[in-house]
Amino acid sequence: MKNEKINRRIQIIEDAIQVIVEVGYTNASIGNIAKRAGVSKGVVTYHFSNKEELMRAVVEHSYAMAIPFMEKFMNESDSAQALLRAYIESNLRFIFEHQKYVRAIIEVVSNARTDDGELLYKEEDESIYEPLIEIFKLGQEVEGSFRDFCPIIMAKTVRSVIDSMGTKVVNNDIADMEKTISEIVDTFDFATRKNS
Amino acid sequence: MKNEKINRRIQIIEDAIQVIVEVGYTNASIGNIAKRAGVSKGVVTYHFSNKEELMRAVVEHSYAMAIPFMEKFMNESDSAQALLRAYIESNLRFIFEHQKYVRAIIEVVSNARTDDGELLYKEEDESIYEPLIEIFKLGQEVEGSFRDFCPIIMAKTVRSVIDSMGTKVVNNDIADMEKTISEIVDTFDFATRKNS
Amino acid sequence: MKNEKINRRIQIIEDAIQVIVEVGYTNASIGNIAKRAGVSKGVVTYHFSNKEELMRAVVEHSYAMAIPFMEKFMNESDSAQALLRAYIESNLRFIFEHQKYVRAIIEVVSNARTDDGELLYKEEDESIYEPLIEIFKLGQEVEGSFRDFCPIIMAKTVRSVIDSMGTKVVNNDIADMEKTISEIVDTFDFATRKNS
Amino acid sequence: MKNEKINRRIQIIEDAIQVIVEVGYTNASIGNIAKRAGVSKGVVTYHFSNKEELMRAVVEHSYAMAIPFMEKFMNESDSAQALLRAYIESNLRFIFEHQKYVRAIIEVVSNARTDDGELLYKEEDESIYEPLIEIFKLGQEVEGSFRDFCPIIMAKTVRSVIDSMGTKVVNNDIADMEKTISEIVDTFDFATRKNS
DNA sequence: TATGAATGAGCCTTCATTCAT
DNA sequence: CATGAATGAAGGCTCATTCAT
Repeated sequence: MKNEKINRRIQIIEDAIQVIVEVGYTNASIGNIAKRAGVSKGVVTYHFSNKEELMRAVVEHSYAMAIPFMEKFMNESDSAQALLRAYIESNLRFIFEHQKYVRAIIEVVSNARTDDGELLYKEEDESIYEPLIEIFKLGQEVEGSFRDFCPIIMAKTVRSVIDSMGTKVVNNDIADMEKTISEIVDTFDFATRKNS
Repeated sequence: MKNEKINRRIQIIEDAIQVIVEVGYTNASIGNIAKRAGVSKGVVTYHFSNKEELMRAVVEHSYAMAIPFMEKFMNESDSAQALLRAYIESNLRFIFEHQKYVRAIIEVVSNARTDDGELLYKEEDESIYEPLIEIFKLGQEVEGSFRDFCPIIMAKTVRSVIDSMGTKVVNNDIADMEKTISEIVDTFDFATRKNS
Repeated sequence: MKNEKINRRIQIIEDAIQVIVEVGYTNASIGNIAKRAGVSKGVVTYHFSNKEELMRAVVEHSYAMAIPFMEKFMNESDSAQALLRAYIESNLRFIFEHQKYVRAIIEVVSNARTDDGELLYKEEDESIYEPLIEIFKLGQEVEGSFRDFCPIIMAKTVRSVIDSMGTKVVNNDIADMEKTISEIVDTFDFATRKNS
Repeated sequence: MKNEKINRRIQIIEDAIQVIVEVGYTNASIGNIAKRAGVSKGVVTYHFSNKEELMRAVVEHSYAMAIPFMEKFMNESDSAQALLRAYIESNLRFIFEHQKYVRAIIEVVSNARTDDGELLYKEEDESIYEPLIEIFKLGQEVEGSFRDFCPIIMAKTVRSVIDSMGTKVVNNDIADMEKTISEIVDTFDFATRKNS
């Protein structure tokens, strides 16, 4: 019983994500989402008192899917260089394999606004840069294997590339994906390491 | 008379851009734009028979502002390395100083859709990668100063970083801007050049 | 058990009255009332099969509280003049001390409608004028202490003043209340008695 | 042209009043009002940006009709006693002959609320008591023809009776109306004058 | 007896578009 | 050229009611 309830919530969230990806945040009306879920409009507003609440749930749900995926790769590594390569690879891999969630997050975060027009997710969550910054400091200060660059700006640069891939790659050619991953990993390897 | 008409058109486009940036594409209704322009709603639909047409004009106008700005820097340079540095710097500088246009383009391109939900600007214009690709080929094939990487993927990587800066930087601290430009320029310098 | 059921009913009615007074009849939804009562919406519809039924219960409950209060004062008096003064005073005192119930009645009676828009309590209950009319007839026909006026119109006049006080007086200043009571009592004393 | 625009506004207001009187404030939806006016729903929201704005217009319009009517009677009189009689008679006559407007005002004023449940017209406009208070002071302090009573409370008492007549009298029997007017006028004549 | 789930209608509002002037 | 008027669709939301458990 309780299980069913939870599933219904999640079912709606998943349907919402699907609709958002297909027709965009703006056209992802509660009516459209309900139709996709095969339920009446009231069901959606019953489980989520607001459209805002539903969209927050969409973002949370999508984020929650990424975290374990990313950690898996990071625990197996050692050096700063290896950590950075693993971070980029695991993130890109997640994005390529879960484009749906990534796009949904982007759609919601960049479009959801309050009544007076302010972006709902205006304050960028700086904490997402923390893991990268730690890796950079490890390479610069502890190992001395990284050249001297600003960790914050480099973190933003890396994330820019990762995040943009969610919308850039459309064809799911597996070869393309592996090639792209290895190229980007190499790119930031060269970009960060200290030349002997 | 004709001059007035053109000015009126451009005025509306500029006001539209302002509104789009402030409240987002979705809330940038014709009514809002007309109010901002200080004219009646009819004037807008008179100059632009469609909302779609107005939005296309917004994108064209914004793009048109970028092109001369970019070329100015590129003509003064020589080597592939210098060209790349100039390309990145001029693009970033334009973006930082014309965030309004960049954001407007992003808003419109990523949100404008047809009635059945398809993105209006779905087909990514691959031609924007051409200048970068040419620079990369010059460095790899002619000069031999660049290492061996995929020019297309590298071009997408570079543009990802440039484009994302339009939304990432909020404070207009001039020092921050210069720092960011030099860091990113250096990053891709190291990322592309062949180590001796 | 039965006791509990009754208490639960009355608890809901009291909460409904509170909600009605605070946000008005229209906004006194079953959901709001249930929330105030700290129970699920289903409990309300379980005890009252209808919103209409609940509202009727509200009116009955509120009326029921007034009757004993009014009689207490009336039994101790004698002459028509004294009866009228006691009637007005006791009614005003009840209203001032139980504004909640009075306002709830007014809200429901003046707003509850059938599906086709007809007032539910359309037919004014003429019986509420009876006690006053009897007092007037006593003063006019038996005692000869009252001047010649239409008992029905005077009864409506008196009740108008009494009923309106439920919404007019907002500050609960005790001095104000006593002053108001004595002034109104005097007013109708002068208005009804035969001048020598 | 301008004339037509004004008429359309007033036409909607009048239709709104009619609908409010017939089905009550709550059921007087913009849709219902538009249907009654024989126009599309959008026309109403075009002329009145809000339901609140429309309702304010209803109240203003209704009030505006009362003022000239009341003044006509008051200018012809002299003594405090005559002024009071004229005030009550003219007000009652207006109410009986324009019940529609009076009821509309009552419906709106006692039901229109803000989003958080507060009455829109919460602050009672004390200025409506001013004319009566002036009459009373004239009779008490200047002429000495009125007995000693609280002018404010008496003013509220008189207005209670007048206002309540808007909802109390349903049959338009002309004889009833005249009888009621004369009885109420007499009542407050006796209630205020000083007995010799 | 009690509850959460679901429904469908209705409301206010926003909006792109059309049209007569 | 420009405008105000009007339309109709769609959106988010509230709500009384029904129903299975």
